Amino acid sequence: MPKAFDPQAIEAGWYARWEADGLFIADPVSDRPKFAMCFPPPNITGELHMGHALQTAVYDLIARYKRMTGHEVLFLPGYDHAAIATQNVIEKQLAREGTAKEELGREKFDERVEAWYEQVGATIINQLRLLGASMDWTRLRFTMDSRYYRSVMTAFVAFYERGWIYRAPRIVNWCPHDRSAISDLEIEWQEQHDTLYFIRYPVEGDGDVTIATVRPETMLADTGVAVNPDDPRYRSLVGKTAILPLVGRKLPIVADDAVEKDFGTGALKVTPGHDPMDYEIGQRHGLEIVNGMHEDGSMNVPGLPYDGLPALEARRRVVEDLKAQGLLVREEPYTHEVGHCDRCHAIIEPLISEQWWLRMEEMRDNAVAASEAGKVRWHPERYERTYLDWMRGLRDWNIGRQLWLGHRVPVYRCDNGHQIVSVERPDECTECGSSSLEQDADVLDTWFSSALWPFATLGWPDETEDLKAFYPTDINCTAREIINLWVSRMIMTGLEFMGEAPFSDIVIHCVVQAADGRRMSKSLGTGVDPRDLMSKYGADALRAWATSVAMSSQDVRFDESRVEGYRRFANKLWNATRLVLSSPGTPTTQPPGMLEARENLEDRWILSRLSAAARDITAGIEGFTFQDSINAAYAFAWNELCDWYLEAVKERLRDGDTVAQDVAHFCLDCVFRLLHPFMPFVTEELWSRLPGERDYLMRAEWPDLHDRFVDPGAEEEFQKVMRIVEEVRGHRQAMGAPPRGGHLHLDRSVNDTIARLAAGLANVELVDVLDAHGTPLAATGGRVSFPAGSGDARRQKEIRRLEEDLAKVEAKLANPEFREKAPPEVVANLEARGEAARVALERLGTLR
RNA sequence: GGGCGGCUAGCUCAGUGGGAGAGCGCUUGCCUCACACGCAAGAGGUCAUUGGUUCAAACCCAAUGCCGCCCA
Repeated sequence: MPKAFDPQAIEAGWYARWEADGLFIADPVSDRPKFAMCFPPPNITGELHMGHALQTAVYDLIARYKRMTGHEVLFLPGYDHAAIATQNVIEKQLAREGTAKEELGREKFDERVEAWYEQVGATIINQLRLLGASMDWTRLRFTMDSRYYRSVMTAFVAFYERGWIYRAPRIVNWCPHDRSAISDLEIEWQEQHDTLYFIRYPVEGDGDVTIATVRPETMLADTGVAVNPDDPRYRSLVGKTAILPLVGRKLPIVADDAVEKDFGTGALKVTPGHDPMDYEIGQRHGLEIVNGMHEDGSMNVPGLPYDGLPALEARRRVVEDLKAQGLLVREEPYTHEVGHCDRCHAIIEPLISEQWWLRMEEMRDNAVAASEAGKVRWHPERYERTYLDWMRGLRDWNIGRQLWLGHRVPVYRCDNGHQIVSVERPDECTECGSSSLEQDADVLDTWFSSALWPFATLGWPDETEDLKAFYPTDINCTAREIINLWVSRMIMTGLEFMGEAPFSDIVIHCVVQAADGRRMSKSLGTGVDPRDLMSKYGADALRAWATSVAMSSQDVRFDESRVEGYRRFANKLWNATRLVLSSPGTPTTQPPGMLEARENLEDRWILSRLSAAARDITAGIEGFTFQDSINAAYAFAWNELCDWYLEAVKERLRDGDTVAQDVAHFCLDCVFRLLHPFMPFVTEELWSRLPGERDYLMRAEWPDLHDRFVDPGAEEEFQKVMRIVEEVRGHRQAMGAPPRGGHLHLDRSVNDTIARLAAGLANVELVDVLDAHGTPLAATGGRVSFPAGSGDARRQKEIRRLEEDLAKVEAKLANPEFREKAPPEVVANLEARGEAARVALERLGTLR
């Protein structure tokens, strides 16, 4: 066995073997309890990032744990076409090549898209394999493959037939670059320094009214002026008509509660075609809607000199002209939040557009009720509120996008104007028989298709074996920003089409930030490639790190040294195994030999600690606090098994003591099982090296020790050993004595077993005779002396510590209220602590 | 504007009412026949601030400050 663990040497091999032997494949007719997870499909936009790696680690640890606890596990992989994002990526490529999708045409563009899917799909799959994800590749799904396409169309038609899908003009968030509507959730708000312009609008009859705006160019589409009904300044103006400068349009002056008295002048220019709030005011007062902008963001004001200008240019010209006419009252610097497209970063323009809408009311109410009734549980719980708050304010969903990439809306129109909605493309019009049919140009919002993921991947609308066996799935794990975009919508469609929520538990993992506490960003170069980390430290180390942080807080700054720490841990496991395997003789079969093992204190102690570790690791997984699991495993394996137990039994192992071998093998065997979900590669490798006939660790049983080895007596005694050893070592170091040698005398309160173990671990010789010049020990009666060592720095420090502690304890005990009101066990505990300190001080020769 | 989270050792983070912890870094001593990716011993903290509740507060409550996120 090589001296150091090399992850690269074993990872690919084990993955290939697991896969070749079908260990990832789920059997829908198995009689084991079913457990299913549909992995959130990564966007097919490029490479996986740290967030994906973390998410994959969490999913995979659950999948592996569930297999080991006897479940038939389906862990279904896939990826998402991410319409707007992918289109943007490809458009950027085209731009670099000096062309554009309009030049290529739709057909050639589609070919580019197909080639991209192939290339990036392979990259994503490869990355997931490197991470060790135990996904069922025979069930790989892509939101654009033909079966999935059919599911999406079926859902659309079903909604349509229910009367929930309709087409209507409304104000939407328009991205002038993508020339598509986008959702509220796809907008990034950025603070921007702008100017607030105060503009005077003349009022018919006499006088004028001054309004304030940051977007003077939109005034060209104004159709009214609004004031707050409670604003005495403007009461007399309500009902009159203002004249729109530069245009001459007559603007009714209306009173509306939505107007903020304190903003600007308290008078609002109303542009129903370009502002959501203005739109509502316009609806309430019957104001005209003027569409003042083209799809590309340029001005649409025929007959005016600004027609066709980009918005910012139009703004400059409008302000100039107002100034010339003396209508610009003043300008103020103004800072506000401006919405940008989160894919292409263009400024979002609210504008009126004819769109496909999906009615939310019924689905929303059902989805809210399901969560309130506990049909879906949130981890951590607080995220339920995020979900409910958003759901309760949910309005109809704009499911249409004006993109080239995505699922085309299955609506067809014939040349006689009939409309047909159909899953399959019809050959002729069902009403007039016309064969001249044109499909609607819109595609569906990507989240419309993702919303169907947990059942569309299982074959819906067909009643497949998979769907019967694995729906509803069990767990969905994602980042909190996805709750509204995706989780909520899966719950709605799952309840609607399947009658059951798509999963019972929602696990929200943390977001990985760069070292500076901000989001990792490719453009800033603060992103970290999981593959680089895996090649430096191994997939196991990356996974262990990920599971140690995933649920510990809501954000985590990436810290490479912690990944490195887990690589060292893997190496430690490797070397502990080397030690045990290199000892002579062969162990008996285990665990029957266990009973005998109970004779030795150190054996009883480590088995008791193993039980505790197994309990904590299991509880951490079951309770979605994975950091507790990995911490317990780490602490047990390194600080207890390696640092104390293996050190204590080294000699026994060398002598071929089969009991020590049995215990050591048993501990390693259990540690590998318990760590397998977190660090699958190194544990599989080391487990395979243990003696005996072995299948795959991946399908071994999860250790259930049933508190069989719990032994409080052994724990207490071994604690004593550790205290003595630590004290002796401390004195040795403080005195500058050599690492070995010296005499230890212990009093009769310490039994032979403890004395022998302590002396061995502390590298001192146990003697019967008390050396009067030796240093007294606080842990027990007795003294230790070293060759060529002197001084009592450590003793003085110990005395100081004990005295401080005793003073604190006595102060508390002196308080009568404490004795009266504190629980008796707390008082007793404190009294015992004080007594222990007093005894220790006495042993150290300090009488108070 | 509404909401959520964070502020604990130099760094990254655990710790939900009764003795301040880990990893990394740092100091010191060790190539001890598993491991220098190691062993051992140490140094290092008014637990953001201010008030409150309590016999007792890093932990509960309130306010403040700073950082981050979600939503409008």
